[in-house]
Amino acid sequence: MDRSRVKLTVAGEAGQADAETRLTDGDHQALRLWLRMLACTNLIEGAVRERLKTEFAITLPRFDLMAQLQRCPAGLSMSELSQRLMVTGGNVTGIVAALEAEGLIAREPDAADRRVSRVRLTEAGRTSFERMAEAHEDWIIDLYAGLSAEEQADLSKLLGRLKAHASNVRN
Amino acid sequence: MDRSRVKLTVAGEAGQADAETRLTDGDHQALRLWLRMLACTNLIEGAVRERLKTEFAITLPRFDLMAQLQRCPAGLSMSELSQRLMVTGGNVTGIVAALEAEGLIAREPDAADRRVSRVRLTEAGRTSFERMAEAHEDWIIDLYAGLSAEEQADLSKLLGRLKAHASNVRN
DNA sequence: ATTCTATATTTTAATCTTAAAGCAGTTTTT
DNA sequence: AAAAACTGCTTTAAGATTAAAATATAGAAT
Repeated sequence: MDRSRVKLTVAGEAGQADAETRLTDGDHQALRLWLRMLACTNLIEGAVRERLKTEFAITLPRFDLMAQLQRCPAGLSMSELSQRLMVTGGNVTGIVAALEAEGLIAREPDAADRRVSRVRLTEAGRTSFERMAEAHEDWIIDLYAGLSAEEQADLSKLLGRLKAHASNVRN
Repeated sequence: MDRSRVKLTVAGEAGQADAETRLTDGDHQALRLWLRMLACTNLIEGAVRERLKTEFAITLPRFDLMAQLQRCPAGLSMSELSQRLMVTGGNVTGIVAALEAEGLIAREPDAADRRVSRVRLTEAGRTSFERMAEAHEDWIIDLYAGLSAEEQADLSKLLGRLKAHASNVRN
């Protein structure tokens, strides 16, 4: 039993366990696929988190929030950030507070609606983000360089179909 | 600018934003692919978390830990759990404490090495896990049902290649 | 035997995350 | 206008997660 795990562990030079470790021979194809997909995503996301931390001393959630702001020089409200980042409002409150304390973003009250905070990158934030974004894109390109452009297109198409279907199942 | 986001938002009936929302027309293929992959994974993982919570009142980390124990009736040490789940030891300490408090797992001191705790499923834990695992596998099968068996095999192959490459880049 | 080194586990501080409750301000109903 | 309903945001409690420090035990070297 559990031969798959042993085989995988021995196969890779690194011998690093991952989500696929959970597999058993009797498991369904879709379950195996899901665990492999999860392992891939965690691998890449972990690499990105680690490099953001060591090279730029920033976390992924803060980077993601800055990425949204960069696209909207006019600024975004807390609600808009919450929607775009797919996280709850309370979460945005915390991350915005941290980035504000670091001087990377600034908030100002909205003129029309006193409930609303308008958030935008500071000059320091914009400069900082541009450097990080460039490095970030390079990391992703390198991480995906094991697949040809055509394979990447195939993968994208399959994931697009998967996403379309899974979105409907959810409801 | 940011046409991709608008197009996607309008296209889906749900109009739900996701990681792909971050895209800009100028972004590299690999970056687009990465964000799509992240969106897919988050979609499926979110669905699983939600159903585990509503139908079984359990969290995904606890479910994952129980899954490891089910494969090893003899039990696992904290370190072994830490390696197999790919998380730090401190994390395992917390999850094990919670599951033990719920009576789903039990710990006993190792006879040979007094530093080691041996963790295993209780009878209640095993019964409970078996029900959950069956439902879990069905959810995954449904979520991936948008892809044919052949497409699933293609996707698995591409992800395998991606994983093999990305594992090496990491170092 | 004693000292040094390594391993197993827990604790602590920090960050992220959510759901739910609460507050403040806006809009709609009556 | 007053009441009701809604919206934007923050706070709180709970959980997950990591890295680093602290403990306890085991094994190795002298």
